[in-house]
Amino acid sequence: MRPVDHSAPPGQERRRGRRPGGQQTRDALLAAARAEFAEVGFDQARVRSIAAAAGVDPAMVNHWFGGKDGLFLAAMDIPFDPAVVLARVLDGGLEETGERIVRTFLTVWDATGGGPFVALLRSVANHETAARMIREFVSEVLIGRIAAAVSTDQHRLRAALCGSQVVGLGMARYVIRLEPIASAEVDTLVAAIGPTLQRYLTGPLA
Amino acid sequence: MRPVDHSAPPGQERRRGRRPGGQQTRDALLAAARAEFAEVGFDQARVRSIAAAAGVDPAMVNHWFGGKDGLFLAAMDIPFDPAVVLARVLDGGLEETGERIVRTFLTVWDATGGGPFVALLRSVANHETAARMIREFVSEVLIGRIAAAVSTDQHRLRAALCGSQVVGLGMARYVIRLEPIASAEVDTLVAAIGPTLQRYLTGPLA
DNA sequence: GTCTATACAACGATAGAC
DNA sequence: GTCTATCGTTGTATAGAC
Repeated sequence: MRPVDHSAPPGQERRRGRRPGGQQTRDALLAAARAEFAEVGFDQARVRSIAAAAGVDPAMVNHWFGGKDGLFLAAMDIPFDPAVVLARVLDGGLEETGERIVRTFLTVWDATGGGPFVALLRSVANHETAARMIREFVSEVLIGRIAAAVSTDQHRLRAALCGSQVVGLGMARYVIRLEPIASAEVDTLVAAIGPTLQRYLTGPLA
Repeated sequence: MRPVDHSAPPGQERRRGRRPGGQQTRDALLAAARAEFAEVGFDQARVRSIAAAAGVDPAMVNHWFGGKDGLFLAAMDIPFDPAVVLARVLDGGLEETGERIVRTFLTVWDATGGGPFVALLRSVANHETAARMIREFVSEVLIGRIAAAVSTDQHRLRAALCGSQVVGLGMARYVIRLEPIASAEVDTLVAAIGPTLQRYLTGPLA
């Protein structure tokens, strides 16, 4: 799981032109993005509006962050790349999607020791705006795409059910540190929880 | 190690009998309990130690709070009675235990609007001590007893898996407000999530 | 007198030392 | 195994408020 490169892109240019401060543009975008995401949420936030608030061209968002998703991830300090995660989850047989979700999730967050997960949860619990941002981003970008790709009906309910179990797993393993989940092997949790997600995605819900 | 001299009560003999201001005793116990629970967690907290810190008899814990559990619930402002919840969950056929857990959980927290759940989660996320307290209490008092009552092997893993899904459900419905879980009918969620908990409790885990 | 907050002793369970 | 210490809890007597 490759972490998102939040720093400068390769070929750090300190060449001609009036402004040597590319980092300033990046920081201005981040600040404007945090304000806009906090104010109107992920869905309603507009790249053009953020860029205007930062006083730069909207193309700078693509240049520095690869798009709206990346800008959000950088603004929220989320330490993984959803595109990579999605690819990894969706690559393979449909029957093992549930297990791949659990394994991917645990691999990503275990690598960070869970610290960022706790920080994310803290902001979600403390700020209504953070809850809205995370809700919309997770629902739209992560879960929605998975569910749309593998489930036939009730995409949103199936996706939300998956989300609830995954979030609960993160809570138990990284925040509450509930044993034996906190210390369990990844394989153990994959075997136990994978079928749950699989049923949420493709099984009967009643 | 501590020889008690009953023949010569040294100076301060505590007065027995009713005195005005029983609330003072109650409040002193609550304050002492919060300090002790925060310092050493639920397991290592001692009723005798809390009572001593409050300057009263240990039996006062039972008188005012019904026991250590009740004292903890009062100190943490947890707005439900685990004894009632446990009875409700465990009363009935084994095959429907999973569904009863979901229904009971949703009924209890829906009645409060989810506010206390958010508050509880907030303290868990913000304070390591709160996380420890909740972890030990939930593991010991709630989950452990359910799993011991209905599952045959791997009690603690089964219990923790149930806990993770229930916590995740609460996160989705009350904190993140992830649709359609946030607005779903109780019956819908019972039908969708109940089988998950049932498998965690009595089904195969691999 | 009744009611109740209180104190003290003791019980069963449990864990560790020997 | 036995002994010991400590735990949460309970039973009951006492003293003060009413």
